[in-house]
Amino acid sequence: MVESTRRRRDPEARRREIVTAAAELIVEVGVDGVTHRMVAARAGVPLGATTQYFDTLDDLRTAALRALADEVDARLDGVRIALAQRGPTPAVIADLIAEGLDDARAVKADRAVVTAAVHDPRLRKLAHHLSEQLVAFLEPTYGHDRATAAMIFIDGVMWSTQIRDTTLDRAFIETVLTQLLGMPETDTTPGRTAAPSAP
Amino acid sequence: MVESTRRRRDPEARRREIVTAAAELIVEVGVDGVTHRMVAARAGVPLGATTQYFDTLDDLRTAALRALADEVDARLDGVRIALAQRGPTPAVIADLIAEGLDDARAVKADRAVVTAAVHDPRLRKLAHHLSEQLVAFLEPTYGHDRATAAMIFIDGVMWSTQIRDTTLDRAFIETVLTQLLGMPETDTTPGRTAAPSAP
Amino acid sequence: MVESTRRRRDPEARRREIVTAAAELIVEVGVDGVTHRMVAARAGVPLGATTQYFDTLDDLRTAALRALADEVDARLDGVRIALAQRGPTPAVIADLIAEGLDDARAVKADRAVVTAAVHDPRLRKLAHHLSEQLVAFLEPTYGHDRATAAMIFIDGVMWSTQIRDTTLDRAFIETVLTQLLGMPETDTTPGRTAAPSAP
Amino acid sequence: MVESTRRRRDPEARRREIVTAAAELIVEVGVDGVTHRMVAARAGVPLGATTQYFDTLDDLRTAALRALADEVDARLDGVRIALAQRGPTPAVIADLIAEGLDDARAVKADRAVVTAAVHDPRLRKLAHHLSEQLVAFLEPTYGHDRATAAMIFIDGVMWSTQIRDTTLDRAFIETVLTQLLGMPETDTTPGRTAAPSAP
DNA sequence: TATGAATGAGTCTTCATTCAT
DNA sequence: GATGAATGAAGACTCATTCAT
Repeated sequence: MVESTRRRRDPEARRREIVTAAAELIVEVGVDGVTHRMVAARAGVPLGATTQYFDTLDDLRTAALRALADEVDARLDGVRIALAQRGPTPAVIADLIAEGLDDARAVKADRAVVTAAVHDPRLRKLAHHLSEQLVAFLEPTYGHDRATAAMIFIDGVMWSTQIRDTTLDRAFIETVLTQLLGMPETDTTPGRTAAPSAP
Repeated sequence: MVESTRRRRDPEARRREIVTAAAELIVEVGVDGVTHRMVAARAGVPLGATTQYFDTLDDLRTAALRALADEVDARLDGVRIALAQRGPTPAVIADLIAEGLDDARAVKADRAVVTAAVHDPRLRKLAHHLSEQLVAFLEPTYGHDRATAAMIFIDGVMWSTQIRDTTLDRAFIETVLTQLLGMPETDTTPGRTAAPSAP
Repeated sequence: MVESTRRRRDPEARRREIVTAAAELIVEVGVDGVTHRMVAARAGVPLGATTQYFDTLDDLRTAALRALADEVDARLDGVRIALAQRGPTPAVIADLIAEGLDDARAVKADRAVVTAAVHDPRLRKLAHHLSEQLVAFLEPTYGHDRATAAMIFIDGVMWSTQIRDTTLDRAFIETVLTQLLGMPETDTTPGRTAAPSAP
Repeated sequence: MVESTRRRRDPEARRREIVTAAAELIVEVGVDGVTHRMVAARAGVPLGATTQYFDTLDDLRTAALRALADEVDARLDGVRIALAQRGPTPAVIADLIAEGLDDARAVKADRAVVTAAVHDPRLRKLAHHLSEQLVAFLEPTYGHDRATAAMIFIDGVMWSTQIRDTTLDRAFIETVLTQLLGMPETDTTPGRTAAPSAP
């Protein structure tokens, strides 16, 4: 009867809705732009709900950022699997990246975490984690330095996409990755640097 | 001493002070973090001064961002000159970048402009300009694609520095740049892409 | 007594209090004179309450003006009823007006709406409505033109009262209204103008 | 040589310019809307000039209102002369009023003074004066009461014009004035009331 | 004297947060 | 537990007024 006066009966779900709304908003207007009211409106929950589930706006923001990071994580996991299946060649990586770039939301989510980390040391770890994962995938095959170089370049690609209206060419990305990674080393010596051998 | 209640009488200087304070703050707390009050306090001027010189906080922010961009520009000009004098080799570039990275302030200024551009389309042009300048310096020697690849990598390096506590190794940077740019072509034919031609 | 720090919990009433306070102040200091702070003080509510109930000071002003207009409306309704009961003769009208003039508050409320309408086109309709109502009451008996003339004269009387310290004489008003309206036409032909027909 | 660095050399003229600009603005945006800055801009004088010639914004406003009143006065003087020349018949008065109503500026100036007087007792005298002048012109011919009635009606006409988009019909005005004033008494007995003589 | 920079009081408005219901 | 009213701190911005130059 009075059934729907009080809202749904699933705290977990509600919490999730709120976090999701906050995450969306962070991506759209930036971390500093988010307010309780905006989140409540977006999530379709009463204002009070946003403060009930999170002691502080900052807590909510952090949770949202974490959700964003999880999203990126999930995508990275997809990358990991694809690399395992199709082999970690520059061509495959370029494919995966190009795919990722096509999903504006993915790019924004990723960059949002990094941007937020700039002024909030507590988020650094989160941001690190993401980049390091990519390095971890490539390191066994290409060694630490080449993997790092690739990761940094890919980072740059993400920013470029975020700031510019145009998306970088898949072919271009593959070319560069090939230069950076070289051919997958058959007899990997995951040493510090896989120095370009002398002519 | 002679300092009466009423302050100085040098609009130009005052305006500069305010912009400088705002720029510092943007670097420290982010574009969205700055307030009139903070700027006034930092600049050592009364609150009213910040609104007298800039109709709008947004105007002030823009001016500050522009100042930051100018700073980067100046540094880039230094790079341009150095490249002209010492030659645009990966080693030289790596030197210059490593120098730049040592100046935390420079890195932050640069990144601040880019970050601000994420949510403010009007700043995009500014952010573009900076990256494109680097491309412009390298393009004649290495062709457009390689120059772009280097620029994107360097962008990634800047972010990496900004987010992490450690600075990337100069040697590493040189190595990667060498991979990306190849040897400077002796008889440069500044075509679209300077494919490594056969001897 | 039980009055804790946090105040009452009756939005409807609070809203009404705020509007009432604003209306009072408009009457006292004019539309442009009212501020959130004044309203809050007068209503005995915290500053924030005035902005919680009205998105904008302008909204608040409009609501207050509307309240004032409603007040006038109510009074006019009293006039309508009295005219119906006692007959719309100049003497009765003069009685009613003289009564109204005695209530300084009523005069001020009425004039406030008109004054506000001068610089705010959106309030014109409101101001019109009030005058037209009076015309509507008298028109069936006296025709449009005479009714309009009476209304305009009464408008003038209101202003005169508002500006001067003295109130106009009831007898004077009746005399003038008699001149303007003539005797109530026995065989009313509510045409455009009820010209005094020949005997 | 340095001639025009310092502006004109005619304090009187400048003062007049400022007052005129203020008067215009009062008419446009209301007394409370006027600011030093607006006046300076409108008058084309530096900000400092507005405070140099008038100790206080209120002084400036008062001067402007007085100027507005002088304007009305001048117009009234025209009326006086016309009435003397053409005779103070309802037809002539209606002519003059209709002319006045066509000049929106004149109506607004007149109403501005009255409106300002509502909340500023010091301006009451000014507002009175204007109405009383009209009464003074008509009184010798029609007696005090009829003259007053006409004045009040005309006041109502002014407001009606100010608030509405349409201007009242000249014929209507003449008809009403005829009702109010009756025929000019040949053997004027400027008694309290010029009672309508028997048919 | 004339100008416009300087200052701070005061305005509207937004929100995090608290808490009565 | 859930909701949204309540509050006040803080922010952007406007201006009258003062006063150095």
